[in-house]
Amino acid sequence: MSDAISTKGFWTSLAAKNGLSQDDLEALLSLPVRRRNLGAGASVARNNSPAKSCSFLLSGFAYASKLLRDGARQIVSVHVPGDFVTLSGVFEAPIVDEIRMLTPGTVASVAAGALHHVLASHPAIQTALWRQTAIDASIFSEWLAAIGRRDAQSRVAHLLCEFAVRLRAVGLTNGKAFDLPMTQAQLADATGLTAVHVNRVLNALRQTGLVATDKRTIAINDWPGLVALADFDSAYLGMD
Amino acid sequence: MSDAISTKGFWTSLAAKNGLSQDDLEALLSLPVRRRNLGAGASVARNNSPAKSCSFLLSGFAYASKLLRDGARQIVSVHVPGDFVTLSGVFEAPIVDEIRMLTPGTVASVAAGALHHVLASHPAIQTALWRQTAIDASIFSEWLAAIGRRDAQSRVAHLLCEFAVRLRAVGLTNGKAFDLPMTQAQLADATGLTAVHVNRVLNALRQTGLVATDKRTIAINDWPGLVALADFDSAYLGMD
DNA sequence: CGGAGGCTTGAGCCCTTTCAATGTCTGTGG
DNA sequence: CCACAGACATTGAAAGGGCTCAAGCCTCCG
Repeated sequence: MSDAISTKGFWTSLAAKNGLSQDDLEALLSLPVRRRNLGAGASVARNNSPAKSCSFLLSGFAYASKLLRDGARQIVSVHVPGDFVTLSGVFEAPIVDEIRMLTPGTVASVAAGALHHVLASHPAIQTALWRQTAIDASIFSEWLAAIGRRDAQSRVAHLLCEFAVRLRAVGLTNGKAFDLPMTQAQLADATGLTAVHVNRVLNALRQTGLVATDKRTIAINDWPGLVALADFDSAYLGMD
Repeated sequence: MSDAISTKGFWTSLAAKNGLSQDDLEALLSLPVRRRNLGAGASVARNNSPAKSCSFLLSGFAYASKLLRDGARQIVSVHVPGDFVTLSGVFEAPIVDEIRMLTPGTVASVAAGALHHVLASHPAIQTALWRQTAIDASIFSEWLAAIGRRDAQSRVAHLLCEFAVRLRAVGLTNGKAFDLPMTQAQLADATGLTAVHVNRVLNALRQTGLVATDKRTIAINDWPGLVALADFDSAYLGMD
């Protein structure tokens, strides 16, 4: 797990991104954290145990999805190392049906009780978490526009653009290529398409010279072209 | 505007729903609020003026939408009286392209600065707002599943179910029927369909005896049937 | 009374799905 | 070292749900 970060690194980064004080940071660092190493496909949230907590990814990728009565699945978010996974889990039962690891990885969790205790005396920390939830909502609404109003090529291209930016932000790209550990069926569940059609779309993107793929590694050969096709503007990711 | 609520009523309701203390409530009531009466179609957010604020609907309906390069529109949320409209507007520039009134109504806003001042000393208030943002995110993700994985009838039925529940919660329904002041074109923009197809879907819902419509008034004649068609479960709305 | 926005309906097309089969890769066990 | 299984990727053919285009109608309002 060469790309793993530490709990301390996670909190430090959060503090830096939100301009938290040294006192705030120390409060975060003092929180009791439980680490778990999970395998690919493992469930991150324990549905039956109603213990509320807030968890984040130290390494590995995860996704959250909703299941429909007819068995269809919609992946509503994908989480990369350094992301919160269940942030609003502090409040109530998870709004999604399942949260699973895409790859092996490490999840850290803080019990809601301990967190609330810290938040009560550190408003700036709560603002930081609130802001993160707002960014999550922003990403949801961007996906909504993508799935509701873009065609298949545009949707897939948009997803690739988003991950290119997010992975670059956490240093998980060596210049041109990055790892997107999702099967085509999972990409389909994230874009509201079928696996067969995702395959054809990726084929088209390859033949147009926009991207190249090798296993689960994506190389973007024509960034401006992909951005244009996706109508992509990274503002909704709430970075810098 | 017989169904208008007051700013005081709004804060009191927020306090009640989140178990805020009397002290918290008084802090909310002391916030300087600007009220604006807007006509149908009026823009709620002033895109050019970067003044950050938090606003909510005292009366009337509004929607937030994203615009795509090709002119397509995706409505990502619809707001009913008593709802926050720009809650995450406290943080940065709005993530949506436009927020407009569906009907004439009154919008109240609190400047971000004044709000932050109160939040710094009232953690429970901030928690309440954060929780509301989490609910907004929950609704986004439910819409994501609807648009990504449900067929047209199911999507429209889902939207109708959601509004039936939300409007009942704020007392904007006289038993069986409620007002949904959206044109079919707007319903289409909210469900990721075309206006023509929404028309046909509504026709089908009428002919199946699930709903009856009169102008913009919707009467649900077969609630269990509509819920079944929509695969609807109101848990994601974060009520009770 | 005229115009504009919204609703309705029909016909044909097309993007995406469905169904089905084949190919590829990887790990496993004989 | 090969046979085998399972998961994933790929491809073709055909069907279909929703879209596009287009016309007609209704209703409200100035």
